[in-house]
Amino acid sequence: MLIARGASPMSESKPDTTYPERYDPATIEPKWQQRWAADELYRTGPADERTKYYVLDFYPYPSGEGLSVGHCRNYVPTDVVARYYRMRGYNVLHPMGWDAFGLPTENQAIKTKTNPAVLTRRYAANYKRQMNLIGASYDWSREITSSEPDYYHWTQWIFLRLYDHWYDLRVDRARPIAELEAELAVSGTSKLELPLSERPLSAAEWNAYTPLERQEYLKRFRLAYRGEATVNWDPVDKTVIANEEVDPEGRAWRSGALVERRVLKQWFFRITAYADRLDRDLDTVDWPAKIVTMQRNWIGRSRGAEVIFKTVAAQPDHTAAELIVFTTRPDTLWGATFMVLSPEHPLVPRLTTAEQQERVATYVEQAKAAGTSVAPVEDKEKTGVFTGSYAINPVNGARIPIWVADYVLMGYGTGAIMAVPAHDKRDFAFALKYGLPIIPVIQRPDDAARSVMRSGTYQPELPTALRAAGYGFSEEDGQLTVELSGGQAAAYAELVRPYLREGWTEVVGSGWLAIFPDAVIPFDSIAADARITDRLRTALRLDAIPSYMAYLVTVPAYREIVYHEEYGTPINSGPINGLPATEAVERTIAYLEQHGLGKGRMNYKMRDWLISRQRYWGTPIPIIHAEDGLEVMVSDNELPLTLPGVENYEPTATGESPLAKIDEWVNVQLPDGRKGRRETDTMGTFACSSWYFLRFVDPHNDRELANRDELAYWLPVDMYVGGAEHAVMHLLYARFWTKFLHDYGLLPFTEPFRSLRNQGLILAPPREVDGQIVIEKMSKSKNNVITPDEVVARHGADALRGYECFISDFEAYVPWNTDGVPGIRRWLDRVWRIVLAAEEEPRSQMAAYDERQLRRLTHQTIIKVASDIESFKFNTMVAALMEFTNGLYKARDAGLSGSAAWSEAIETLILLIAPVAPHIAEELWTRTGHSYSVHQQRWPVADPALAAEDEVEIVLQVNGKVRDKLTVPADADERQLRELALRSERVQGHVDGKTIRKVIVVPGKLVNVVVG
RNA sequence: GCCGGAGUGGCGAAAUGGCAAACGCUGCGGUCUUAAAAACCGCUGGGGGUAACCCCUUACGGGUUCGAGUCCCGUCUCCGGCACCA
Repeated sequence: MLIARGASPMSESKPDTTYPERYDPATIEPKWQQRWAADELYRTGPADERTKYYVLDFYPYPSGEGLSVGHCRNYVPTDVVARYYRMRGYNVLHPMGWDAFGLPTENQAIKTKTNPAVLTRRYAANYKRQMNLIGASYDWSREITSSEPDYYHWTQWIFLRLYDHWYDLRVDRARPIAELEAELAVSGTSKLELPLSERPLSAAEWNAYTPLERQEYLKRFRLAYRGEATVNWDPVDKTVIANEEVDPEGRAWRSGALVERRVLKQWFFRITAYADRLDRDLDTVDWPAKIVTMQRNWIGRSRGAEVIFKTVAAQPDHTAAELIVFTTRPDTLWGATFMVLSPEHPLVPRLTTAEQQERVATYVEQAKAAGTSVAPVEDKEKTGVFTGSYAINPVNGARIPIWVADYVLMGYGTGAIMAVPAHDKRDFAFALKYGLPIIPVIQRPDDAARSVMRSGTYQPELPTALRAAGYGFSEEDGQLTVELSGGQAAAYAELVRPYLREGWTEVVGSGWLAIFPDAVIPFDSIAADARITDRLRTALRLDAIPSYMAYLVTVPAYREIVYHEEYGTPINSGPINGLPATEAVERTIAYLEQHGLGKGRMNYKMRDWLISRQRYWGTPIPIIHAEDGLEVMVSDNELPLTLPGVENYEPTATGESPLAKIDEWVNVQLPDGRKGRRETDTMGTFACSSWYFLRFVDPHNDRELANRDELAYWLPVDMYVGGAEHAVMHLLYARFWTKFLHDYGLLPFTEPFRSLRNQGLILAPPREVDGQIVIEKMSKSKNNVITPDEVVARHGADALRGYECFISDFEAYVPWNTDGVPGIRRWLDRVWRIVLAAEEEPRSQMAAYDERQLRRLTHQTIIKVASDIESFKFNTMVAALMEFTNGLYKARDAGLSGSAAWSEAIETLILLIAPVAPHIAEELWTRTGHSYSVHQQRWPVADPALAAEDEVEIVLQVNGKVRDKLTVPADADERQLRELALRSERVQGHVDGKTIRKVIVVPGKLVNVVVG
């Protein structure tokens, strides 16, 4: 019986000083926390000769609600890691800061009429209190707050560097914009390798430009630029947001409002310039495969070609134009039977003929109107109108119509496509709807083909002839459906043609043929399509057959086989006919480049990063718009450009930030006398979080972003841990800025986060609703949030930490179990008693356990705990510590307490629990006569010889089933094991006179006797 | 639709191709106690057998292997992401 001093009525009635104090976390935890803080135990010094380890949590956005036990799933394991690496002798950086700008706080500020800075400090202080409560070992001397001027000074500084740079694809890095200006003055864009769709600029044109024209032109290159774009406007938060912040249903990520499309002038970062490196370098990081895939999907890199289509003059007074399309399937170019322009495409007016004028104008208007709401597109039926003009397919000279349709997006590729309806679902649907020709140009990879002989169209002898020739077919109501392969098409046509009485048949799928009694017409071109369709119209006495394919899709037997979009051998494609699928694309690109018809190109789905927010609570953008229209960078020595204090934070309804109304802040006079207005948009918070991990290495530097030597020493981050919800946005932006600052010369590395891990979500405890078990996310609105405060008050911080680790695999989503923490608490109680009161405990029985076994367990546990921490298996780390504790009880019962092995085991136990349970470890360390602090001790060194087993249990199997077990020396060899196994009575019983075919011996593991 | 990931006891879960269910929770039985709590001991996937023991079991169906939760093929379910991206 263990009784606390004066804590309960019991202890007063039965004081007993022979028993030690009970484990009381409420006393020891605050005591040690204060001591550690006073001693600055976790303060990290500057770079030194030790190996560094930088372990970082995603810095949180402090909200008024405080932390839940779910958030602690992030902070506890990283703290275990930090403490472990400190004990291993690494120089550990484990900092924390606040992602403090942003809308929720600003909205709260408006509601409560409180300065957002005041709210932010209050919320952050509460987070910090909770983090200290759970024993997190952050170096608080490095705390940063992104909304403080000493921080956003450098956010602005990076903005200006981006503004002042462009990306040179030739050398694959950013360069100063002045170098581009110099080049343009000498050689224009001739050496820049612009895509075909970018209009080239000559040096003469550039030199003739006015300053304003030059500014406009350079916007195409700057890594930070202000451009007009259709953007997502959030009507609730009254600001624009990035594409990444809009969910698939068109709702804003934060506010949940349906976003509207608006055309506004906005600031962007040209992240697309880095698309290729952002994709490529994913190969070099140790990240969850899922995150890597999500980033790759988001970047959406695809190899293809730009192809030039010449148009036929739409009107006698028009000149022919060139339409540039982007395609990932140049191998299907010969099958391009029409073209489609996005309604916003600049050439639409010019390519529209007089008679189509009105219909096109109406359609474009409609499309624009529909575009203001981001309605889910889903399987919306495709619509479009003919412009009246034609283009020439550059490879086969076919004259093909140009349409306008809203299924082509201006934002991807060039805003114009070549339509290959035979091998693209969207084009297929569109062609069928509008009666456009569909010509197959890729062989079906399965080579399948089908032919329907309609009832009454053939002579009765045909089935016999087919059978004789070996064709498989089915017959129903006089209709024969013949299955064949492409290679058989010609022979098949010759066979059946004489039997055709009237009408026709065809080979559909592979080997496409139209078979008439008097002719076999290969279905290989628009001209052939016209000929076949013409004959069908006559035969069917129908005028309404727009194309051969439009007829074929009405035949049920053909439905499956008329369309495919797989890569395959090109057919009907001139010079590339018959090429292997794998070569077709590259050979076509080579062909296009050779003949000046196009050019290979990489294309990306990713768009530039929209950074403008029309709100107050963000980093001011350090640009001044001079009265002559020119943009002027705020000079570095005027940074930080601080937010003005304002009375009213309300956003305006006009799409302008509240800053626009503060005349004394907005209006400035430039040194050269010009007047100007400050940019009033602020930066979204993803700007702040794109570089904060750099600031931690030197957080108080007011001369530069951070000292270069410190950056070179500490970075990249060795272990970065946070939620998977930032998979795309934050992690992509941070990688982009890192690469830019690398190009700029500040960072000697190109990836910021070497290893990344995502903790799984902790859900609310299951509850029963109408007999159904429901598991929900923790949320204030559902009133099911469990806070670390309440858990620590009941069971202590160490028990909370232990359960956070033990609850499940680190990455798994799992409901909180309120019975889990007491389980850990019981274990800590057992640790407490075995360390302090081994002798006083009642012995249940005499167990068989010797010193050798105890030492083995001790050293095995050292190895197991270390490797589990390093591989993020915190649950099995705790399990190993529990088993170690259980082993100690067994050793105690065997009378080992007091032995040398015992002392070693107890000391090791305290050291091994120090990362997960730092408070009890410190208390026990002190109480067992060691000197403060346990957290400055070296991690115990395991002796592999001591950890090795000298006896192992061998499993004896007969035909793979366990029949007996044997304990043998660990080094027993194959021959010995084989003999022992065959001598086993139980094995012999199961062999039972059958022939032994084989004996598999795995030393140290098993023997399997195969009989039969 | 496309791309990922995951399905193991009542629950959270373990398991380099080699004893499935370690560790813990819950539940049941017991010791101690006037009693309870705490602590300690035992049992706790399913079925059969008096018992020794036997059979079945890692979502489902196949396969590879002496041996599969683990590898391969197919199916189902759940979760996450993307989605008119040419």
